[in-house]
Amino acid sequence: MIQDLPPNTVERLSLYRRRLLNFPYEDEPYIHSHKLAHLIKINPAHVRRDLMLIGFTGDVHRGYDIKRLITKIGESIDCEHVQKVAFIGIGDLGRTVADYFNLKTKLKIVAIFRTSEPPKEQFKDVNCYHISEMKKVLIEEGIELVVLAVPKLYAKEVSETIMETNVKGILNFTSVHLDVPDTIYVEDYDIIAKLEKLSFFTNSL
Amino acid sequence: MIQDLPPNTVERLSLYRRRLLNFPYEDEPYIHSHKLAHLIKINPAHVRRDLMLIGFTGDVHRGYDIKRLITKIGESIDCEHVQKVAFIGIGDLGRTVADYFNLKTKLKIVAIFRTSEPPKEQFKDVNCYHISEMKKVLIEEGIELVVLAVPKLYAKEVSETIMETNVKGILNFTSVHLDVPDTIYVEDYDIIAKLEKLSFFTNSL
DNA sequence: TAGATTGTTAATCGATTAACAATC
DNA sequence: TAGATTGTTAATCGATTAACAATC
Repeated sequence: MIQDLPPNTVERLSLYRRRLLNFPYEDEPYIHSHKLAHLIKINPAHVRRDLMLIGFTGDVHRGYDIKRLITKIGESIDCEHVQKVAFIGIGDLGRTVADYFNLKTKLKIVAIFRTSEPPKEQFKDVNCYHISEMKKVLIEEGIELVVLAVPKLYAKEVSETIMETNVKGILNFTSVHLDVPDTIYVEDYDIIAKLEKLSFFTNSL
Repeated sequence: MIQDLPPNTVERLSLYRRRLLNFPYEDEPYIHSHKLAHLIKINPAHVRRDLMLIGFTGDVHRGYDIKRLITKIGESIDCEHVQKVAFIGIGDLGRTVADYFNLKTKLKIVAIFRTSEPPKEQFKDVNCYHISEMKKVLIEEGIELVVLAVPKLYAKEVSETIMETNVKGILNFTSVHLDVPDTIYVEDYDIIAKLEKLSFFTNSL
């Protein structure tokens, strides 16, 4: 991993890699900055600058070697060991991303927790538990990252339980402010704020 | 609505309002910039600047009148009519935000679509449909905003169907790039990119 | 009054884009 | 070669934070 990458660059590197993994690079092994830029709708200069930051160089004529770039991005942003991930009460959203996980990434979904209904298998290799088993499973599996999207009512209690485990990062979809120590990295996503923003901009065109 | 508000300011205004609606303003009708800033973890100067942009003034001694501020934020970022919202295949995440909707906002959840399982009632006043009925319902209900979180497999087809309706804004949780015309406002959220970012920063502390 | 807060401008910070010499 | 692309610096743009006069 490279220290001191700007947060947005890390996000984009993740995007570059996912796009490239879906790219027919067996047939077309090189890609130019403007084409890669187009795939994620940014400026070509941006691509070149990001790749410069991870010290990846291309060929003036052919562009960037896709296979090598995929590897390089891995070396730049993946951590050394496999990190386990749990989805907590996120339902369909889990299924949305499941096809990518457990395949080409250092992240691995190992558990899904539900607040309602008797748990049932959703995808192969991923166990589904009732939320009451969360603490035990988080600890036993050594889960480090969680996606948290439980109803507001549960948020505080669940986040306090999370603090008693080895979880180091929370992607927080609840609109509740999580009062966790500095050692846990929280990335908030406020869906309502985004919807109201969406509402604003769809009405000002 | 006010034109030319920076996107981030719009998001923050939405956050201010939600925090204030949960604030005991019957007992404590005024709030200072530093307290409001603390509630959403930003700088007090930021609050004052945002409120300046919507032309809201406070009292040097007492701070900001909460009730008036809630109203003013509504005038600044809400559109004139009620906009309907559908959740498409988002499962629990819908329930997460449902308690706020249909209450204090100009946004109203009116439909939930599922790609799997026979539809069943999830919350009162919100109908749940199978995805095959989506187009019909979107049109009949005049739905303008959707939250899209279907499995990758469905994403292209569903987004093409959406284009045949009156939908003006899409909050896109699929990692698929939606090829929609300029008249539709798309806000992408890439959960995998966020997780990989989370992974990066939890490992570089 | 003294002290604290607002409103607003200026400074800082970070992220994006432009520009262009170097390269093949 | 001529033309196109890379790597990199500088310029621009936007968002955040600092600073402080005005106010009560």
